[in-house]
Amino acid sequence: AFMYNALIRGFSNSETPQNSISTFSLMLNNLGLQIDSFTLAFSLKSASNIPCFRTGTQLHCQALVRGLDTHIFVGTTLISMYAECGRVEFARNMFDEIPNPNIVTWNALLTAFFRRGDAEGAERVFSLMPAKSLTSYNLMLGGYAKLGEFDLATKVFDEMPMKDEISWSTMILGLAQHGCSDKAIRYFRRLHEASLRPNEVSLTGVLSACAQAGALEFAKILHGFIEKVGLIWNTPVNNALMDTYSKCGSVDMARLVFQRMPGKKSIVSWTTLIAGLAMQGYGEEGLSLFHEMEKSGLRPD
RNA sequence: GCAGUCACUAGCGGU
Repeated sequence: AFMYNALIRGFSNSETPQNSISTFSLMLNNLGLQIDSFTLAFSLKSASNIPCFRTGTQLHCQALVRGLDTHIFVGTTLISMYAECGRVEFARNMFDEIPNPNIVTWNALLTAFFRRGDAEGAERVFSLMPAKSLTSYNLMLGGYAKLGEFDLATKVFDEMPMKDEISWSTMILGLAQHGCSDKAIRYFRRLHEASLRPNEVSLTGVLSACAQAGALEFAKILHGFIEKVGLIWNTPVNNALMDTYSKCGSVDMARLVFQRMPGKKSIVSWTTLIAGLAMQGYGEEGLSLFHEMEKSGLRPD
């Protein structure tokens, strides 16, 4: 069972979480292996990642008959699963079933309220929490930022007892996604001045801000930084860099980044460059790149 | 008998 649990867990974070569910039913129906709390937690995570409410409910039943539904890990994953499947009421009822919720369980409930954009519900949960972790603050920050409530987000950011790289990248990304590119760049500078190392997510955020603002010079500085710290191996960062160069009108640099990408090119890498070429009037080159992509074995989405 | 799986938060492309 240990081995199968590892398999299910591996699939749950893959592109094809359905494989976890197949493995689960293989274990249960064909091999007659014992299902434990790990099996259920990992399988439920797959149900969230698909997401599939039906599968999630069936797994809930399997947990129920074994008395594992209120197991702290399984119960917490059930809350997340219902939230991901858009059933916040189910998530909430599940929370009430768990006898000794811990911080992670409370955080899962917070996430559930923000999933449907219910900031007031989340605030109630936050105020009821017997203890809060950094993740709890990051959740409030991210929830407000996603809703564009930057006064509230800034208040959380300024008042939280500590900050980690997630706090910073959440803020930068939230600002960038709401078109506040100047502020996003300002937070990125603050992060850098605080001698904290910007991570890959802050970089995609600030790059997207540069793309909006047409800040080509700053993008070049960021490019240098990315090479220096070795983030050139990170595909999403490279993709964001290409997109920024394209949108700033420097499709030559975008092409160069693409050609020199050391890491694996994803479907997004190709699409970003093709769109950039098309946008700048290099339609033919874009088309031939499209055919090259098909030859390389990737299928367009 | 013991140990081993560890649940909640942020990211890129017509979006």
